[in-house]
Amino acid sequence: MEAATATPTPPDGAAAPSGDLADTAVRLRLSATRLARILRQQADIGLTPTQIAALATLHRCGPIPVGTLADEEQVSAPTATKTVERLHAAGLVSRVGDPTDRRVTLVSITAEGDALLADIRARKTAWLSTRLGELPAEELARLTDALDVLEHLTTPQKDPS
Amino acid sequence: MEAATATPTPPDGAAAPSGDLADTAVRLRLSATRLARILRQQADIGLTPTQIAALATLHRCGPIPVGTLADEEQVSAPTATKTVERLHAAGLVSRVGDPTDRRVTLVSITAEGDALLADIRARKTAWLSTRLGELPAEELARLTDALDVLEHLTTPQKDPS
DNA sequence: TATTGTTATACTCTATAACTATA
DNA sequence: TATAGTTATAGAGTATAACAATA
Repeated sequence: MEAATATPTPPDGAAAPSGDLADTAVRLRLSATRLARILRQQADIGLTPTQIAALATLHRCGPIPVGTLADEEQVSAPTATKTVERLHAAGLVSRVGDPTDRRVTLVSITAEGDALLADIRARKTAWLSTRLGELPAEELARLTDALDVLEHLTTPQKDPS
Repeated sequence: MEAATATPTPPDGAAAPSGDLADTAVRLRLSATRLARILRQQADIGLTPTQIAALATLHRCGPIPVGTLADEEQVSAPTATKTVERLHAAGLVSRVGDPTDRRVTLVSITAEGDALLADIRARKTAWLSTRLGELPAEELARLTDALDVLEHLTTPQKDPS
């Protein structure tokens, strides 16, 4: 049902009327920022956003060195060290030395960490699911249709490092 | 109910079961959080996100008491006081006593604050506009089609005040 | 007495610089 | 010498509790 009725902008050379793009950008920026803020407020379980994010990365990436965690989270090494300390004190992660390189400390999520993370995610998702369920079916369909674009937008196509 | 993950998504957009809702919620949550984080990193002008947010509220709401700013930003009164102090030290806001109630300090944005805020917004929008311009026209159209739904989602339908 | 704002105190988040241990 | 991680130091963000001034 979706149609390419909007401005047929060739992605290569021809410039689109930047007014449209800018307008879309403003609206999307506002919505995304607002939604993220609302979602953030939805998850007060005693963990800070920093700790939740680190936990999620450890869940996703398995046992990784502290430095890799820092890279993933885009924070400094000392910040990663401190975050790991706190998560460790809470029993949510464990730290094991790497046998092949004894400078490295491998960090991994514990069963407790996994459980807590699942709980946090469930709360956030539950709230959002409720909101989505309140939408008219037609609006929900349009939102679903655009999800892959949003994901495309937030996935690093090329990492300039 | 652990293993309800691999949901075969129905091809048409008709009457989605709640498993789909949860799936949509997860994807939307991730995208929104990521996009907000990227956008946040895009605006390093020496001001912190807290300060930018306060500045934006002062721009929007005009001269308001410190307590009102705290309410708007959903922070404590001492936090609002400190933020105003820093913005004031930077020349971005001004503080004037309310003649009708001398307990009240009215805070307002200065011309410098307005200019800086506009600059910050322009940068964020510019970055996102570029990204949007890189999208295939068809994807951009679908995203545009879903914008009003996103806005609908992040606008308080019923304000419990 | 109730309200507005500030100060006092304490903790987390964050970065840079300096240091230790290992490679 | 280079790298992984930690410790040292410093400043912002945050909250609760205690206080001052005003209503």
